[in-house]
Amino acid sequence: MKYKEQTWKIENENTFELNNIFECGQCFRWNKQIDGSYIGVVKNNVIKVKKEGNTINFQSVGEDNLQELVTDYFDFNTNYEKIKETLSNIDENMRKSVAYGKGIRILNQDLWETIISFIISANNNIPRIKGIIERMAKAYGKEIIFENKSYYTFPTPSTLAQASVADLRNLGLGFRDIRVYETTKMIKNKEIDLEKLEQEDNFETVRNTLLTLPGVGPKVADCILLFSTLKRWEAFPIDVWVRRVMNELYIKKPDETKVKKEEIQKIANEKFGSLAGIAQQYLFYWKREA
DNA sequence: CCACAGGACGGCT
DNA sequence: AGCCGTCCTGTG
Repeated sequence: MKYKEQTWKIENENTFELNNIFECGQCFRWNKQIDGSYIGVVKNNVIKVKKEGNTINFQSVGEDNLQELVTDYFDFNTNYEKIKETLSNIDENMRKSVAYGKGIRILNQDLWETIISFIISANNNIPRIKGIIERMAKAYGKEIIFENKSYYTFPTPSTLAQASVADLRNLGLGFRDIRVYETTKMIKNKEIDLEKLEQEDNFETVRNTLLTLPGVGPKVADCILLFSTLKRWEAFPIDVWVRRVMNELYIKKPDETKVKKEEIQKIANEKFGSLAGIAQQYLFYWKREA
């Protein structure tokens, strides 16, 4: 494990804001430090990110080439200025939400980790989700020392498969224990082959495959599609917040709980098209923070 | 004590 | 096919 450091210059500093990226609900393994930087675990690496103006400083300990790792993970090959312009031109709501969450980027997170993380997210809140994942990593991941502190990698399917349902329950997963247990087994046994899934082109095929995993319903499937290396920006996860904001802005029914998912999905497709998932992130972050 | 939190699932109509 | 109670745990 070697210490590495890398500095990155971005053309437009408005397309990279640490708070926006890490607090918009897409990831669970990053923690803010006193100096405003963030430390997180990505694959078998601990990374510290700090931003000053249009330069971003990365420090890491771990296996991977730092530059290649962050280029992929932080989606540096995508032009967010262009995406923001496209979305801003849709209507006034989008212009405001994009201005508010100007530094959001959609991370390319490990597929396996994203699947398990979002199964845990069901009917749950972020602090607790983060706690559960931390305890799982500590129990079944590998330790990495960074700045004299211990961090733990996300367990592999094989190592997590060593956990019994009772073990998972003891880590605080609650009723999600059996779901994580079964899904882990299916992925470890390659009943669902994640490498093949990454190669599949058809959106509905990938989505329907994810839906066969225990604990993966429509919302969790769409989060996995959007926030992992599957990188499907057309996926539009509908949770209570998105339902709320979509009703408030576009549907305007007196009782938002009466709005059907299909109706929300239809409007999202019509207005945002292939960028629906990214639009959802700006709207979600805007209404939830404000 | 109760309500609720980035849902999924199973049983019922 | 839709509706609805239930599922663990922490917080207010």
